[in-house]
Amino acid sequence: MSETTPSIIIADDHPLLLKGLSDFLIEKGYNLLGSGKDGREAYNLITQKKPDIAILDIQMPYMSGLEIAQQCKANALETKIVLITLHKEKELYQKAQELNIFGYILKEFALEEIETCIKNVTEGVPFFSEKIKELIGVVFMEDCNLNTLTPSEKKILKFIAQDKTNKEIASQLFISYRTVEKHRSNIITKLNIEPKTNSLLIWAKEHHEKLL
Amino acid sequence: MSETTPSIIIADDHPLLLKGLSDFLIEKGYNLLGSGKDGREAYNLITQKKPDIAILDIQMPYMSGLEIAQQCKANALETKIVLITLHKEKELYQKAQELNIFGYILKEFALEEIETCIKNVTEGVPFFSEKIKELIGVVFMEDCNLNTLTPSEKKILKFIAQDKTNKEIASQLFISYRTVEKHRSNIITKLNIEPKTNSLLIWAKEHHEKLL
DNA sequence: CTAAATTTACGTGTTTACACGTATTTCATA
DNA sequence: TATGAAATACGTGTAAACACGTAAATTTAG
Repeated sequence: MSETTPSIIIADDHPLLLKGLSDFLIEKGYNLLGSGKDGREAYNLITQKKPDIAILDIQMPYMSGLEIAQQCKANALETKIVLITLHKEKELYQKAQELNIFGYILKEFALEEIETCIKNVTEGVPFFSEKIKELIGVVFMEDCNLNTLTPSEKKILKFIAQDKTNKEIASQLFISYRTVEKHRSNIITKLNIEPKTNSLLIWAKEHHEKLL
Repeated sequence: MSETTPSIIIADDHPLLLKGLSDFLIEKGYNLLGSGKDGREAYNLITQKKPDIAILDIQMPYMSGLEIAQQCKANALETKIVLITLHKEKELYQKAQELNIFGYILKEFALEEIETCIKNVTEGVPFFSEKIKELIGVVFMEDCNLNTLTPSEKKILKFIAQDKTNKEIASQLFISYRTVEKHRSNIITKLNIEPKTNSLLIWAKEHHEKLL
């Protein structure tokens, strides 16, 4: 299959991590074409050097790893994207499918997993950290439900996550607080949230990243 | 002052970061005595090699950077502790004073800051990331209040942060739910939390790291 | 333009959170 | 042993969150 060493670019906004990854890849004899400290640099590197693989942090200034993946797909770039992150982002898995993302590595296990990942990806085989896969079961249900929410309901959810009371939300949206209550009730039903008094607030707090 | 290069040990549970830091220090010509991947290894390195400086991640398996600092102080070890972390932990600053911690670096700025930090610390001058200092104003008030809580109140707070209702907490602690309510009320008073219905839950959620 | 989905709104009732006061017991320690 | 802090518990009352049903206005899509 892969006779030649794959060309790689990397990007991470944490200088230490970038250095660690960079040194590691070089020591292992990979063909590292360059590295960037933010999303913009990463994207420029990809368009200019057209590497086989781009290993990107998810959270970076200017462009996230996800946005870069989107752009790459939109421009039909053949670079295979591997994301690397600290957090076990739950909703990422299905986005990965949509965006041609080939791999997902947790920083905690990076060293062990990175070589396997590069090997797989070079051969066109997607690679995902095991720890991620464990979460998928949970993921699917939650996010399918999230998509069933109407625009207004999502708007309400965002306010809830911002610690607003029904009345505050109502006055900010110029609607009756009863309406907000109804939305709230509907949201709870749609999301299958356990019937406890503050469960929606809790849910909103725990998933507020998804609402942005 | 410091004629010789200071001896250093480092520890971080993220292999990539450890490698990045390690390579960086070696390249810069520092006297790196060793590195560990968790708190236990770090502490052993400190007791055995007695380095001038120990650069430790805060969150590590077995022992946190903070716990190591505690042990060092208890055993009157002269190693100067520098903590390094991703998060802008708020309540850390005052603990740093108590535990003889000499430095605090954010990983985001590590490369730029690390040399300054080592230089300062070698000369006995504490070094803290500027970004941390910005937060101190907020910190003092919040954490002073946190320390005014009684053990029971802290216990209750932890339960609240775990999404428990008063009744659930009550039954788990074998006390009346009225007692829990009273504690709750007292906590709110002590912490100067704004008087809104779910403000305590919100507070607990936002500060749950501090409660562990 | 019509049908379906969404948004808006209210009524009624329950549960939980929280305020404020009071009072008893337990416990450490001066 | 005495004194005060902390933990325990209750009464009474208010406000907010949530359930469930109903229904009108509005928007969107076919």
